[in-house]
Amino acid sequence: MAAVTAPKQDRSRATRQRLLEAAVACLAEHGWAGSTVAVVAERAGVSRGAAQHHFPTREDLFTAAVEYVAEERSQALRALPRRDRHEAVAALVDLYTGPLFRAALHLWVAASDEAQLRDRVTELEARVGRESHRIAVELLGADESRPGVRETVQGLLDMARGLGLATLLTDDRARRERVVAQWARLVNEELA
Amino acid sequence: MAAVTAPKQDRSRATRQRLLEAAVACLAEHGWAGSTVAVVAERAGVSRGAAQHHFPTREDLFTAAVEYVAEERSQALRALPRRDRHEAVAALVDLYTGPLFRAALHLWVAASDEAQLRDRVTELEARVGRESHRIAVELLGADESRPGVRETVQGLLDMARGLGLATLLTDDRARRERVVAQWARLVNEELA
DNA sequence: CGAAAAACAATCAAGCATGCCTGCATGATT
DNA sequence: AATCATGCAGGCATGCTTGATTGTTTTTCG
Repeated sequence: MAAVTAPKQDRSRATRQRLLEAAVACLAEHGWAGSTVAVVAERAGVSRGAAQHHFPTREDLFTAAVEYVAEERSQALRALPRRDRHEAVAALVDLYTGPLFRAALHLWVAASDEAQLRDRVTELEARVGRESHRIAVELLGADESRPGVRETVQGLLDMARGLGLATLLTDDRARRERVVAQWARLVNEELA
Repeated sequence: MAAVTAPKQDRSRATRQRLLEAAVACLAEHGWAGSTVAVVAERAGVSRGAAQHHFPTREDLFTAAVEYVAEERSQALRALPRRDRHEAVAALVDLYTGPLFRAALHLWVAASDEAQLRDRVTELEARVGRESHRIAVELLGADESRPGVRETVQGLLDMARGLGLATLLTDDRARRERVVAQWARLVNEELA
């Protein structure tokens, strides 16, 4: 952790927040290489100097952005409504098609080549992954003591990731819904 | 476009080939931003000037690399041996954990922000995707006339994509094999 | 109210990647 | 054999991004 300063100022906190939000938005829209500190700062409505004040280096900025994304995704996860299994599967998949996942995807790919980011990303992603699994089990009413159930849920989440990856290029919602419907059926039978 | 002429010189063809191979390897190892034309040229054992001679712009180089990767993946796909369903699922998933998929993944993410590349990538990926589906159906001995079978196979391929994406950061083979085993079972029951 | 500290803005220098251009070597054509 | 086209190598200039420095404004606290 770099920031030893506890943010007491409201304006400072707001600026920092806007920078992180802008960083995530830029990641989702322009990707890693396109998310220059100048671009992020402009989108946040502050100067590059301000950005540098809060995050001395570009790496600091996106390291913080990684944690921000992880926290946001975690919140989105906990906010899922609990309904029947089909709705649960659809809701889980939807989490992997939004801008947050898009930003996370760019971060993953970028982190796979930047040694510094990789550790942070893998660690946080493992945390979010475990939380996703836990919540998925809960939403689906799965009994993990039964053999195979754990792997069934994991595979379902991996499928959701794959669908999100496919959505990156072409947002074929119709196909997605058909696959979700069928896999919800499969999972439902397996968990019954 | 300058010389659309068929390459008559052997040396020229070899150089072009090595440049493409180097581009793919660099993509898998250093990602999009790290795959500078200088880096690619050095890995190919040629000068930057030679690289520029064959691919006037960096975009030309990676546009060609996209097609090269698509063709390689297509070949790897057709080379899959046909065994029982469990082996088939494992083989399909394996295709999404190698360097070719890794390179393709970097290309997808990069293409999602570069308008020029996007068209080429989506087009070629659609082709490879269809071929993947066709071969998967064949390997699994699936009867697509039955409702739900098509979506089952599609979801399986999406799961493979998701597993490959997860492998980008942490290569957890044990987890992958467990998931593959379980879902091979589920798919087998569904297709029976 | 005044001073210190923090937040913010703007400019500067350095590094790097791309694209262009020139020069040289090798193979093809007549 | 002569000439031309092609493949290849290296240097040059431009543009962009980053990180550092300096100056200005705002907030906080004595």
